[in-house]
Parts: sequence; structure tokens; C-alpha cells
Amino acid sequence: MSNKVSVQVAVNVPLSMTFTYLADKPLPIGCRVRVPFRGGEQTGVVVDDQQSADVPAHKLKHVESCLDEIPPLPADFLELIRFTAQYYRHPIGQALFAALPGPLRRPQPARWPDERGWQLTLAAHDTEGPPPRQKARHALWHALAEPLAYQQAKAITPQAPALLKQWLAEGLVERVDAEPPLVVAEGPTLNDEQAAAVEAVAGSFGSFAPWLLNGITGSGKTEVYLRLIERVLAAGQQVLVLVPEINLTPQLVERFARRFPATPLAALHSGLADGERLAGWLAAWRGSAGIVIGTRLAAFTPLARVGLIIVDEEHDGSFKQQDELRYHARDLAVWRARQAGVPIVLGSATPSLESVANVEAGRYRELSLTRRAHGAAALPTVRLIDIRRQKLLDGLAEPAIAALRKRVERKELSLVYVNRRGYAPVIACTECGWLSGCPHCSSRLVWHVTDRRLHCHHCGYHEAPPRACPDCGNSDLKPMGQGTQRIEEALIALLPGARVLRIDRDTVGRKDAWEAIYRKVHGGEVDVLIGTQMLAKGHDFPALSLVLVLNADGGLYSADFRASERLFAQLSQVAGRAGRADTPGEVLVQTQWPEHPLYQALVAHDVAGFAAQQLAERREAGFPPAAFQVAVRADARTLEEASAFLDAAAALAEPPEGVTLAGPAPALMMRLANRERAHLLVESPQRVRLHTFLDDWLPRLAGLQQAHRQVRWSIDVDPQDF
DNA sequence: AGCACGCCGACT
DNA sequence: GTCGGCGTGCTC
Repeated sequence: MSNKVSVQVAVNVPLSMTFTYLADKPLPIGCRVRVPFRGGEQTGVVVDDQQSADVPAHKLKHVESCLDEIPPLPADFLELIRFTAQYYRHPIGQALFAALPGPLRRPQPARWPDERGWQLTLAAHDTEGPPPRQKARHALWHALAEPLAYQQAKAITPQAPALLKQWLAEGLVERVDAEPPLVVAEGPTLNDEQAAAVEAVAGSFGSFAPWLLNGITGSGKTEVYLRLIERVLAAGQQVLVLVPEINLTPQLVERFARRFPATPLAALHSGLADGERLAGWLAAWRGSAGIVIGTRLAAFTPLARVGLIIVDEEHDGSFKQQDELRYHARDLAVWRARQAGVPIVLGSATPSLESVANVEAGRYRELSLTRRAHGAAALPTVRLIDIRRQKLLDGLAEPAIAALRKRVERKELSLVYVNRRGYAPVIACTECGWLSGCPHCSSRLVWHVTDRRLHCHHCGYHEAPPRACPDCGNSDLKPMGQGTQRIEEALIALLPGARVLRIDRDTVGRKDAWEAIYRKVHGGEVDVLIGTQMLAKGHDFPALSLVLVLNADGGLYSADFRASERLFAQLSQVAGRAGRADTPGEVLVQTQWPEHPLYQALVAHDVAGFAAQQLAERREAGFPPAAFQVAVRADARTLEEASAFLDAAAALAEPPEGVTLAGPAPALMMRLANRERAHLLVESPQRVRLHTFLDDWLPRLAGLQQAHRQVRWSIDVDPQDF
């Protein structure tokens, strides 16, 4: 008998361990294997060649050879997965399989896609080709005089795959090996700020350097990306671009493809068919895709020759995955940039406080774009409407209605932005603005209808609500943020003849719905748009004459300490939609707290000032980014069950100096899918201490499940939402 | 997570 | 007598 070797294999099960298998000959680390597991079969990935300690020999099963003809998964990819699994406290196998494209999770061999191009054969040149009246065929035929990549062909006509197949069979086209040339379409001239940003980043090529590209809306961040991409491509390297999870990915992809028409581009967004995703993933890994652009999952894509990473709208919350493997794609991207030794550009008009703090600490360098790129385009005028002194008609103040009427008459486009999310019912005094605060920490108390008490969502403290305002004695205390239900109907009634279009989760449910909305809006068929957060994310709508913001106050004093940061970012984004080159737009915000620093900063377009003020508050309160957090989240049929589990978990903790536990406290969105949710927070000013504590504590929690059978729980490292 | 093994109630 | 409830324990 030949000597057996053993390998460590990760399989897609929720266990933090890997499994030992026997093999006839050494298997390379990173190769995919088909393994017998639990009587059935599983896909596995060899992650180590070490013998693991004390597994009884009779349990060891045998593994056949590698599945694939393609090379084993690269070492830097496995290292990324290992780091991710460990940092976010997720089983290694599940982290690995979450990062792999669908087809690679199944135990079937994979092959490199055929990336050869197409070109007309000599024989084809002697034929007429399709007549000009068959526009698509004609265009494709003439383009095929030069070698054409699949992507380019498909850009000419969607029928390209079928036509190429047909012409190939007829001997009119042939497959050719062609190194795609770098073709760069002309772009606009850079202003000096943009040029300086490009030079600064380009000067750091070849080594790890994190950059915060802080540019106001309309300042031309994308053009900076494009110039940097051009340089990276010219050096024969790849660029990874991460974008938030919104429907504007296609727009950005199209812009990149137009600038670099010959460069293979892999777009890895959700809603891609398995085959396409795999092809893009493999092209990225192999190095043939020059540009790889995708949403958060693309952060895991292996890249053979990466030269630059870009994270657009880095402040966006959708970079954090909220279930299963709860990773933050922006943070992992920074880790990858360090691993690969390349610069990373984090772009935003409203940078996250994490990034601002990193600039302050000297870890990131900041590049500012302070001017709008397109000539005279001025920032919009922001005005606050104090609704304490106004009679509201169905939630709308008189000046707001008047402003809307004016635009409708002038046939100009208005947007009514209804802030729905993130409002927690904090009790407020309608007279003096007093808010229910927690006596034990710097959070707000939240009104719970179920037990008619005020709860602190940070430390779990609760009390009966006061009958009157403790500050001024007024007995008119009300939960904030109500009454948005009938805005749509009210607007239609108040603006007779206006064409109103509502955009929300319901109206954009289908894939082609956006298409239709764009057509309507661009075709001038709409007077007033009504929408929620999804409109705050920089969609390509024509310039808005007026933006009216309703119900924003809920984000001011939310129990979630990040609510103001998000609100400010959203309002800055929508405000940025207002105005055109010749006339500045107008933004109206209805509020009970016009004197609030957030609104004052918004009026003054003072992004940096707001960030500084927020950062000071966070430091004062000991919240991120001044501290690091880990949430243990639990849900059960009743809050008591969930809390009992978390209490038991807390009882097992022996937090060292500098690590504190807070809670359990009910989650902000308490009831979800008929289950009650609560969490326990672990905090520390030092990340290392926090994680050292977790290393000791989390293994002890495994045993708790038996006694709390009804409870589902999970770990959320660097939680974003509460 | 799945999936089997295991020990107690109402069915042809 | 058996079908099946889901408690509990393991997966190389």
C-alpha cells in the first residue's frame, strides 16, 4: 500500500471546524474536492495539508482527486476567507461557500470560459454580408472586421450570441486569440482638484495606501475613478470597483464600458444568472477582466493582477451584510488592499464617520473635491420650515404646498422625499422639544406600545412614561414621526392636475420597472415624484427644481446612534439632486427642530462641520468609531425567551478591563416575522481587547442552545443597525 | 444546518 | 401490533 496523506477540508456546514480526509497523494491547498459526508456527498475545499489532532482513525474517510482542471483557489483568496471567518465569527466552510459563485459550490468540475474573440474569416470578406436595412446584423458584421470580444459583440446587439453561433457554423467567423487593446474614449477635462486627486493616488500605485475621496455631489468623483482606472489598465493591471446595492450599477457599468470599449469588464451584481456570474468571477480570477465591478459580494472576487480598489459611496449601509456572514465589504476591501499592496480609494460626498476618524488618525489620506465639475452649477438653497408654528394640511405646511404649486405651474419637476425608515417612537414634548433620555447612558428611551413603557435599546433600562414634560410641565407629550401614511393621497388632492408618480418598494418591484420610471421622468411626463430612501441614492434623474423633505425629524433623536449620520447623508444626497446648471434648486425641510445642528449644517452645506460635531458626540458617548462593538443578537417567540438567553450569555462572560457588556435590550425593529428580537452589546475602545475577549467567551455560548431551544442567535461584529 | 437515532401516543 | 411526534447528538 502506498502511503496515505491527510488533508483538511472545509465543507458547507455551520461548524467552525474543518474535516480530515485521507488521500492517496498530496492534494494542493485550494483545490475543490467531492467528499463523502454524512452518508451523502458534499463539495469541499482543501484548506490545509496538516494532520488534525486526535480524530479516531476509523472515522477518516477517503477523498478522490481534485474536481477541477482549473487551478486550485489562490492562496490570497483563502487567506481572505480565513480572515473573514475569524473576524466575523462565522464558520469557515460557510464563509468560503458564501464567497464562491453558485456553480463552484456544487461538486461539478469547472472550466475556464473560452475567452477568445470572434473575427470574420477570409471567406466572409468575399461575401456581401447582411444588407444595411438589417441594422443590427449589419453593424455586427462590420465590427467583426476586427477581433471582437463577447462583451463588445453583445453591446452591439443582444442577438450577437445567436448570430455568432450561426456565422461560426457557416464558416463566416472564426475564434481568434486577441489581447484586447486599451482603447480610451475621450473624457471631460479635469479641474485642478480632480487632477490633483488623480496624481496623488497614482503616486501611490504599487503599495498599500488608503485614500478618502471626499467630493461634494456633482464634483466628478467618477471621472477621477475613470482616470485612475485608465492608468491601472495601461500598466496591465486590474481594478476592483465596489458599488452599493442599488439599481444604478448598470449606469456605472455602461459609463465604464463606454470609456474603455475594448477592455473586458466583469459586472458581478446580484440577479446575475449562475453561468454569467461564474464566467465573470473566473475572468476576474484569471486576470482577463480588466475591470471588475460589483456589489458587496464582489469584495471576495479573486484577482490575479489587481492594481487598485475603489469603493464608491463608501458610507452606504448596504456594504454591510445583515444576515448569515455579516461582513462589511468596505472594510474587507481595505483589508484586501493591504494584503495585495495596492491603493484603495473610498469615495463619498458624505464620508462615514469611521473613515473621517481614520483620516484624523492619519491612517487614511483625504482628497477633497469642493467644486461642482460642470461649470456654474450651484449648490441648492436649503430652507427649513418650522412646523411648530404652522398649521399642517395632511402633514404638509402651507409654504411647502405653495412651493409645490409654483413648480407644477412652471412645469418643473419636484421631489417629495418621505423619510420612513429609522424612526423609532421617541417621546417628545411638543412645546419645548424635550426628549425622553436614558438616565443610565446616552441613548434615547423608546416608546413600546406592547407594555406601555419607555425602553432603552442600549442598556435595557425601562420606565413608565412621564405624564408631563419634566422640563416645562406641558402635558402634551407625543411619539415623534407619525402621519406619513396619507401623503400621497393628500398631494393629489392638494395639487389638482399635477401628475404625481410614487416610487417605492412596491412600484419598483419588477426588474424593468426602473426602465419605465426613467422613461416617464425623462420624457417630462411627471410633475411630482414621491419617494423614500431609494431616491436618495444618486439615480440619474433630470435636475429637480424643488425637493421637499417630510418627516425627517425621526432620524434626529433616534435610539440608533447612527440615525443622524444616515439622515444627514440621505438629505445631502437628495439635496444634491436639486438644481441645474443655470438655476440653483431649492430644498425645503419640514421640521420641529429647525435649530438642530444637523439641519443647520445642511443649510450651510457643511459636511465636515457636521461630521466633526457627530464625531465629538460619539467620542463623548463612547460609541463607534471611538469604540468597537459586537452584538449578540437573539430572537424568539417572546422577548422574555430572547432576553433570558442573552442574560445567560452575559452571565458566562468575564469581561476584562476595558471591555463592557450592555443589555440585553430589545432591538429597534422589535417584532420581525412574528419573532421578538433583542441584543447584547459588547464594547471596547480597543478592537484587540474586544476580540481577545470573544475568543474566550464565544466558545462557552455554544452550550447554551440546549437550554434555550426556541432561541435563534447570532454574532454581529461591527453592527450597523439596531 | 440537516439527518439519523430514539423512545412514547393514536391508527389500519 | 405499527406510524410518527420531534428531543438530542453528530458530522472527518
